[in-house]
Amino acid sequence: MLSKKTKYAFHALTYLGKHKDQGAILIQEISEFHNISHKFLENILLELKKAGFLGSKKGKGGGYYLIKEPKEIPLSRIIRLLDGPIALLPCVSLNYYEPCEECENQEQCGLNKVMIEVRDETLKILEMKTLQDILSNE
Amino acid sequence: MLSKKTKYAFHALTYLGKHKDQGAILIQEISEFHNISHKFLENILLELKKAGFLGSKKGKGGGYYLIKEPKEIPLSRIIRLLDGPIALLPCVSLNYYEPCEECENQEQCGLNKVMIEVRDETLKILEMKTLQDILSNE
DNA sequence: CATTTACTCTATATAATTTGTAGGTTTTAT
DNA sequence: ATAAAACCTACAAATTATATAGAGTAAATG
Repeated sequence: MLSKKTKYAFHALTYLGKHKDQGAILIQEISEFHNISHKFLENILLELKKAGFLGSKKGKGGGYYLIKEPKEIPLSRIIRLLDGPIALLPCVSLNYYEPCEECENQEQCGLNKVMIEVRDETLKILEMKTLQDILSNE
Repeated sequence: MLSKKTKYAFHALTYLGKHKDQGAILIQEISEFHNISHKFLENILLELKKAGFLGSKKGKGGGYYLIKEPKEIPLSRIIRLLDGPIALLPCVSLNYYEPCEECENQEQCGLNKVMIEVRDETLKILEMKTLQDILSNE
């Protein structure tokens, strides 16, 4: 399951995508619309900004806005940014690889090999689906 | 990512699958082989038994053994049993459905609709792959 | 039939992670 | 100048995951 952080990120991105041509949007507007704690959302939007998805304007009249095309934001990137690995095991993660503690030899671990296939299939769909798909469904 | 519980469950099932014709296997044998806490594994095996995957024998010469064919144990069932939902959102879970707190109307939520597609694609692979596939890779 | 073995069950303790909060700093428009 | 709003760091609270404890039950065996 997605963490709330990631779920909120998707809600915020969707909101910003829908109001793309209205300039900077207040955190508060999004947090009120989606019933998300203002401060919690603040942290999330900041992360999205640092990762290059959002731009912001400080001071009066400030706020956040999308700086990427919705179709250029696959679900996989948002999930990885906020939730971490998509793979089901650390030893098959592309972006967050770690060997499994309890495994002597990952080369001869049948679980490892199967989970690589699962990862690849999961990635197919998560890389294909983008913010645009979410927007199109609303 | 899978919890340790689920990962250990897969290791244990694999071990039991490999030693299918050796009768009851001690918890201890599995926990030592895979460096898993004996007591923790005990709980896991008990859950797997209650769910109908394993049989057990008490007393001297006792232990656990597989009572299902490895090809009849899809990854999805083990993950659901020990980790819960496979879906990325509660509102699209088939087995653990709950409405999202922050959503007024799930019918017009674009995220909901996309996540249904993601769930279906994920399930395809997790229902197709079974314990047999893990065993075949070792 | 007593003893040992090993699974069963429930409860609790510990650790880790997630979620949320606080409070000050910086920037900008007016 | 002042007010508004993002920025930043650190911490607090809540939840979940991991692990442990200990008494109970059933079976085998001599």
